[in-house]
Amino acid sequence: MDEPPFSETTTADDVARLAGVSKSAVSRAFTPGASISPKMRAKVEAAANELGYRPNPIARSLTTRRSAIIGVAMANMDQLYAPLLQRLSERLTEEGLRLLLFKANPQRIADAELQTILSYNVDALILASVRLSDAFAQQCERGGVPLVLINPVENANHISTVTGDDHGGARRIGTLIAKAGHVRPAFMAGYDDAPTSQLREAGYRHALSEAGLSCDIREVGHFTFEQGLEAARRLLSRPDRPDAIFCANDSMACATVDVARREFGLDVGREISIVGFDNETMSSWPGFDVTTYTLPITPMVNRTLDLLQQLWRDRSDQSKVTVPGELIVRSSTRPLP
Amino acid sequence: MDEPPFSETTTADDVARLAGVSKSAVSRAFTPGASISPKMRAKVEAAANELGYRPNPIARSLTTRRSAIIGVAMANMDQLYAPLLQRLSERLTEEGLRLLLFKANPQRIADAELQTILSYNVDALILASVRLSDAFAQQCERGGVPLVLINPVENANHISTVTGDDHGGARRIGTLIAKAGHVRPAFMAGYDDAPTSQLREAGYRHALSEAGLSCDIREVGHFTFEQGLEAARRLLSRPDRPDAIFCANDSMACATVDVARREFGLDVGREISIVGFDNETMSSWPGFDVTTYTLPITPMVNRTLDLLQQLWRDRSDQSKVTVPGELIVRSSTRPLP
DNA sequence: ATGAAAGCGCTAACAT
DNA sequence: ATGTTAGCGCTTTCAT
Repeated sequence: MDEPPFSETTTADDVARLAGVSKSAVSRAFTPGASISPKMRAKVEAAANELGYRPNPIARSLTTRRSAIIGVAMANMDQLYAPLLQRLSERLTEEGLRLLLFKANPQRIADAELQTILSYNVDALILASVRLSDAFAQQCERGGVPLVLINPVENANHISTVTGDDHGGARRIGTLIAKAGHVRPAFMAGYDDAPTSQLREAGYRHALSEAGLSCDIREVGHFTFEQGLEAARRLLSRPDRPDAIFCANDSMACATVDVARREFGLDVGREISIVGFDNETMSSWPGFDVTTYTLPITPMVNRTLDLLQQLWRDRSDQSKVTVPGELIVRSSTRPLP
Repeated sequence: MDEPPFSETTTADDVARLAGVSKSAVSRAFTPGASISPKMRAKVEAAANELGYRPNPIARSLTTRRSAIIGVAMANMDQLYAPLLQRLSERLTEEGLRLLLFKANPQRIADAELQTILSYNVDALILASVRLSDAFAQQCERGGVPLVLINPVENANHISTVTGDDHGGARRIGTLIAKAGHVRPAFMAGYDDAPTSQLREAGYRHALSEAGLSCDIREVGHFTFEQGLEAARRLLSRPDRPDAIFCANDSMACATVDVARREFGLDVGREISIVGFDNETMSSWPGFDVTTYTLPITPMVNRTLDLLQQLWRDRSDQSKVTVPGELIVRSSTRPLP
């Protein structure tokens, strides 16, 4: 009908007074599983509705030391991580949790800022490709704050992590390339020291060597389209031009398709095969249509929340989860014989 | 040396005891502009450092009713909004503010969730293309919570907004197309009811009619690459095929370039000009290289923070800010004679 | 300039 | 099952 009767702030005391009960009764009415009679609860709820009362989560968190807030830090919110953040945000909302976001510096250790986030009594910390110190991780554990890393950038012991299947996916890709009859496979790395890139390279080489092939041609493209263009030019202008290139992500693969087709006049998918990783948006666009292995965002987010629940039950119950993706074969790779 | 001596929680009382002063003194030492002697401040700081003390922002916000938290809601975190979110996050961090993120449903009015965010005593609310009710906006105003909309999806009276220069940018584009000598300009809309799309169409038509041209060909592409492909096909298979297409964003423009070149064998930038809007990442990729008008993310974010400061001073001091972008001419448009 | 005391809004023993 | 009493950690009058 008319506008809601929210006063500036209506407190549990107001509700208690109106309902003619104690403040604790009000508290219990809003605490799931508290011992309160249905009659009492109804009475309180009636009064609360009339006043538009909702418990103040800030005040609540001061006593419970839980806030329903999850701290999330990401080094990068572009491309790959935007959908992840979006999914994470949706899922957390579904669970009645809030998301306190922090943009970390990809290079630096983020301890100081994480410290600040911690002071908000967050119920957990989720970090996506963010650097942190061992000391900080220990502090979280001592403080009882569950910590989950998504796509960790360094090897993190004694911390729960969720990762895509870098090694497994790359093996599938290596096998595909071998089966397609290629003989001079190349690899385009992201960064040399990025575990993601390393694992993808290792899986690839593993599969190739199983097929009696070796990968002797290699460039670094820093995971970006622009640098991928450069790296592709270097690869394709070699005298021993590779006939297959596996790029550590889709941005670089799309760049490589572009260079191969437009600058070198190559028939991508016949003369040369080009493969990416992650199944980023543009990999499916007709101009690229690049074969890839999915980074399974939604399952990864779900598993992350599972890990949190698990850690809330038993904070020492850590585990490393690898989430399998899916090989998506498109026209950038030569059809199997 | 060895690990930091953080106890579970060290409180102002601990510091006061160690420094041999009162709890209030500790509070003042951490309150900018409080009346405290340099000597006292030094003493407190020494003790605080020793204990690794930092004021608990949750407790603080309970009394001050300010939290240093900014609520941010976005309907979409892809493409365009990922960089915006990233920039926003960086700037807020620089200002010592935290970002509480919420993913809104683009269709539904987000009042209920926004209500939840409000209960965290947020110091302001920033909404990017999110629907909200008038009642909620009024509630924010009464509650003294500044509200700023970025790219509002409906006409919002009495609310501060920050927008890119849709109309102005589109005029520049219309003028460019006219000057290039095109005679059958078309428009590809996003959604018919999106103000962004409407303004871009209006500015375009305005400039065309100034040049004695009219735009009689029009399709809708829903702002996406995929739907843009379809819309482009419809446009280009008409008997009166347009010789210039302005698409309401870059995703659709890239799709149109792709279709024109690959499916219709057109020489993009000679036979036909194609223009986008927003300067999304892929618009600069060599395969597209599409002329566009920037959505000036960084200035928009800066202006948003300015508006917040302004509203913190005087909550009734609302304003509508339009941030000009820049025309970026690339090879997808015919060179001027 | 400093300290003592009251209270922000809530939950958590402890009673009954 | 309900009410009473203490705090959670901090800021803020109000004294001095």
